[in-house]
Amino acid sequence: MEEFAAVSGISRPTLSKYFNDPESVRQSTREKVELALTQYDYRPNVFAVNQNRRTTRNIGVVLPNLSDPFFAEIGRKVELACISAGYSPILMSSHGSPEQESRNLEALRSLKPAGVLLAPFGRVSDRRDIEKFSQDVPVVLFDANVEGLCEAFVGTDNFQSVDLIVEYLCRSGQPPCLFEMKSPLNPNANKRRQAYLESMGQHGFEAHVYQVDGEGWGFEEIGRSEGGRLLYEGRFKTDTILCSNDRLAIGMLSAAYNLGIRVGHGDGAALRVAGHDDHPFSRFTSPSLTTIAQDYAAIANRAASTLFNILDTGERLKTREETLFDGSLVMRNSA
Amino acid sequence: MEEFAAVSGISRPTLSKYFNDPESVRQSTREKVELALTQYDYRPNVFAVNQNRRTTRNIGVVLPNLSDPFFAEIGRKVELACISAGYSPILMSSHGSPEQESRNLEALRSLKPAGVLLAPFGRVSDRRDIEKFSQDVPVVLFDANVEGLCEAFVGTDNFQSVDLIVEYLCRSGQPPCLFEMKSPLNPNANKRRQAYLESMGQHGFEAHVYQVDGEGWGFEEIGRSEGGRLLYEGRFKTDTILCSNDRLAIGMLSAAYNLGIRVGHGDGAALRVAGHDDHPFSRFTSPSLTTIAQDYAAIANRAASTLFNILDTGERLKTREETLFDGSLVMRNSA
DNA sequence: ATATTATTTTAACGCGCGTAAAGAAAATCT
DNA sequence: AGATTTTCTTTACGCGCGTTAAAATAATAT
Repeated sequence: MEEFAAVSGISRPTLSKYFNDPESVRQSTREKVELALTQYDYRPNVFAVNQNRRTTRNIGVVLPNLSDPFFAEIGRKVELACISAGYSPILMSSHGSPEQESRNLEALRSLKPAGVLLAPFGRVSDRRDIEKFSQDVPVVLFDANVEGLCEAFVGTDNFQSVDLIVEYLCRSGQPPCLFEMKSPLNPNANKRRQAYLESMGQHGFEAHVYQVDGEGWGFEEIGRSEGGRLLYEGRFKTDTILCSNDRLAIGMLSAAYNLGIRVGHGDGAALRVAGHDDHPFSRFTSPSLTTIAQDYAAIANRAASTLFNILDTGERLKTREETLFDGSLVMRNSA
Repeated sequence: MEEFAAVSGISRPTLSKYFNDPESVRQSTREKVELALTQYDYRPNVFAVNQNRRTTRNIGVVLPNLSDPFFAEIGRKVELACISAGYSPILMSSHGSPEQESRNLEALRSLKPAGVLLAPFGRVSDRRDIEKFSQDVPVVLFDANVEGLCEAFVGTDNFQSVDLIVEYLCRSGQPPCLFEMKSPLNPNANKRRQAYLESMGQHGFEAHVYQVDGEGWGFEEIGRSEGGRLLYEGRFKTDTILCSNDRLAIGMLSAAYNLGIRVGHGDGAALRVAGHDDHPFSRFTSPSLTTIAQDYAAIANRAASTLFNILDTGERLKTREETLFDGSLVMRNSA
């Protein structure tokens, strides 16, 4: 930087100012710097810069599982939001393990991020680790909530979205059974069950919840094996199955196909299957999957802008914010 | 660190040595440090550490598109390999854009990575940017090759893998047509076409290549719309379609289902469809997809270990290495 | 116990930049 | 033109640690 100051004819402190914020120097000097920049190709050393700054422009983005296209997609939107706001996103996947989530936060700590956008595991997350971390760094949660922690939460209104699809299913055929995992990792699953029970009550139908065993993140496999078993044994009380999420539904469709059960809402169909999330693959299943689309873009943008506001004002939120977006019904061929 | 030196009774330079490599200090001192560490919870500042080191422990991992579960999966394996070797992986997705790929490399430059694992776009990548970057930082390519660039390439032997599935398809029914995109972004697609032509020749069958239009990364959509059109118009010369990759095949299956065409190898099936890559979802399609499994784990590990070797010895490879792993046939129900 | 070797301590410099203070220069105002 | 304000230059210190060289100490060998 000293050398660059010499050749550009600008003093080092002024250059320092320029690199912190080009707008903070007079236009004539700015132009001089930018001219020299094209000729000498100098760039500040990130590590030296961040060493003395109390706040970096790094934003940690922590997702539970990048192998899930849902998170890959929402992660991408969050990254783009960061970039366009002038921050540097650092993407981290917890690879399906809450321990890794805690480790990721620890690793982030040393990168001195200005803030963190976290899609936590939820109930399985280590509350204390998240709480401790969020005391030091502003954190905005999205997708899954951890009650009472961090600055804000942005997600989908499961009560609205589930009611929407339950209403549709009841109106267009037999009322739905709910198919889900026995001990869901995700708090949204619990919300959706409550919403299902509530909604069925409101429409005056009897609720039927089917909970199956299964560990880990192989939702499709669980949906296929356990859903297939229930189908084979004829256990579902109605011909309509609402799956707690699309990945289970994808497995269920696979099982139905293998059993020779025709799925759909047309003539000759023996089963209706619906999901939730509008998973990127749900439009390519056979038949294509009727589901609820979450507003990925809105969630990602709101989470990001909430964090940026906190960073800009430099002060934490007085009260924790919760923002829920509506889901929308995506009618396809499976129900 | 000064303070920690005071309370732990160890001099600062010795502590510095310890944090660089705990094995480099006498066992008795190591124990003293580790004892103090449990009590005072000190950790070196990453930025200050990396400022003076010419080489950090950062490994850049650049993938073309995280929304593709294939890359998400191989990226995960690469990350784990880095972590277990004591490096810090930094994952970056190019979001389907070669320009972003170049930007990612630029961004990485400032993080002074010890090395980079790059799954490039291939022909669409900016050769010069990659070449320039790889002069400064050791880069190992994987999945897609860029001829002659970087230290090494690790991927799948498309000639072996395609021959394997062509041979199987020819043996078990009508010889396959090839279904692919007209201007594939990926060099593997070109290799696969050559391999298909070669293999069909060897088995004494006439080759039929169907190339369709389509832009971007929506392979499933292209497979469905264009594949559906070809099916509807009855253009395929045989009843067996080998898709250039699983994502096209997933679209093709969706199209066949919508057209009421029964896919499979059993009685009553009118069409066989096969893919390539063993995409995470290919086992849940209807019917499940017969395909070629790439040895993700081997590719990821070899790419990583090749890079680590270069870093350990501190010298670039004399000759560029190319390692190709065999694919294996995964027989499911679609062909 | 003495000589030899392996480690650690002390002291000091440097990395590349942020930042603060004081004076100089340029731009703007009266 | 002189007074005032804005911006820049000069000077100097500090961030948290790597690294080196010489001196001191501890461990091992003779």
